[in-house]
Amino acid sequence: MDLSKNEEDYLKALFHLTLESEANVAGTNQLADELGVSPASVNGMVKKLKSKKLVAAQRYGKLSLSKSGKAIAVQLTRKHRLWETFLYEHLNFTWDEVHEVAEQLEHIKSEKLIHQLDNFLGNPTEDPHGDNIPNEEGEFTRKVKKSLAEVAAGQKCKVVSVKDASVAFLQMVSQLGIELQSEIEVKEINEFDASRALLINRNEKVVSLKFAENVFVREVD
Amino acid sequence: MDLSKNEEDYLKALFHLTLESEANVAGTNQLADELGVSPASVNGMVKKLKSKKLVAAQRYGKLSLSKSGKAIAVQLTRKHRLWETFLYEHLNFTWDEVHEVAEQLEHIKSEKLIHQLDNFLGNPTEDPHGDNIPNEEGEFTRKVKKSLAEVAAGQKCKVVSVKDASVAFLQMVSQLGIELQSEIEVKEINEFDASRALLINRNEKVVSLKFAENVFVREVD
DNA sequence: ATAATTAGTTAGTCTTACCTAACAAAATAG
DNA sequence: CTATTTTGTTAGGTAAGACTAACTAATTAT
Repeated sequence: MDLSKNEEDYLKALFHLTLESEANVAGTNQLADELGVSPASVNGMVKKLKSKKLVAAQRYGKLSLSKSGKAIAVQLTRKHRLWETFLYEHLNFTWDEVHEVAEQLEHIKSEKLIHQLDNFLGNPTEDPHGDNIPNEEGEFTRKVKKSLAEVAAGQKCKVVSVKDASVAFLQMVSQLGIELQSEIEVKEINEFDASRALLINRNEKVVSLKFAENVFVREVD
Repeated sequence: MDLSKNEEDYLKALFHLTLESEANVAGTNQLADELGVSPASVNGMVKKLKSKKLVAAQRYGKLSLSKSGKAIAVQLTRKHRLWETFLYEHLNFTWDEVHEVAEQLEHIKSEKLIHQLDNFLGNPTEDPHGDNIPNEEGEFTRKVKKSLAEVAAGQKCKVVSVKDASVAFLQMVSQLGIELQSEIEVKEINEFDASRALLINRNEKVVSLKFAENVFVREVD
């Protein structure tokens, strides 16, 4: 019943790809690309996963996850995000450092471990990148997140999370002095280019619309 | 440079066996037994580890760890025991449950992870079974670590670790130019307020008693 | 509608780490 | 000091998961 690290990685990659498609399917080459592996290798592994009823596909047909395959992928995502949260909140890791290590930690096999870790962290619903953490039953309980771009001028808000766009973005975030729970006031929204003048820790900073869309907040009065 | 999980397991098993022998050696069959593997398999792996200069042995001779092989085994032991401590103290594992999971966690590759975990746990010197946890330098020091506050005037020492108290403390540490292995000389201890004049990288700095208590060191002559 | 391109598959190898069976060297017992 | 038993080694094989090269099916462009 227990899958190898490699099998798990295939399921997770396929899960990510299928989420981005209308019909929840993905191609062999696409998956090969995602995993940094040759299409031939994907073919071999997909055969195995098909025999385990985790992946469904006809010959020359697109790949998709079976119900049980998807459940496994969701649990892996849950583990990954819980570990990221742990590293970020308790071990002084930065946003951009957590992923690589969580990639290893997510493969640790122990029901109890992940259950207790969840409790230890206070059953968080979001990881450091602002992504939703599915619960033990695999449900994504998404509460609607408001982006900084949706906050009206004159309104104050607190930073809840950021979208993990790129290293460049994350660097920008820290250069602006933005951290989790930072209070930000939107002073003005520029009509011309929709850039925002913000008040962060008593400093006035100007950011682009694109930047504002990548910062998630909770409004405060 | 990075070893596989299997290579690491061989080094750890050999380490345990050699500790129990007078001459710090162990036989092929013995190791096979310890790992639950055939003697032939041990032979193959030992050849590889010999070529990596981690294990020393003549043909038909007993096996022993090289200096670097031993260093790796000690670090694995350190990781194992730190994880056990974490599971026991923070995730409600019982003493008999920790081993199996720590067996997996010890193979996670991240310098930062284990360093921060150590700090998070308060630099413990014993795991839940009462076994000694080697420090970052691989030394089994059952002694409580000496703090900078205990170092006499005129004495030199090297920084072994710091107590991860607060962000403010860590910032202070880095502002003073203190890093792991930094050499510090205690120039003078002020009678009035017990503050210390230190020589760090040829710079003289003064720190409070409270600060000195949070920096752990090893004395050097 | 056919040619060109892209996507998927098969076949045959490689590496790692395991196995069993057979054999050689060392150690021990009579 | 030879015979037996134990220990270590070699040879040959298997399974997982990767590769390349060569192939076929499907898609897209002319």
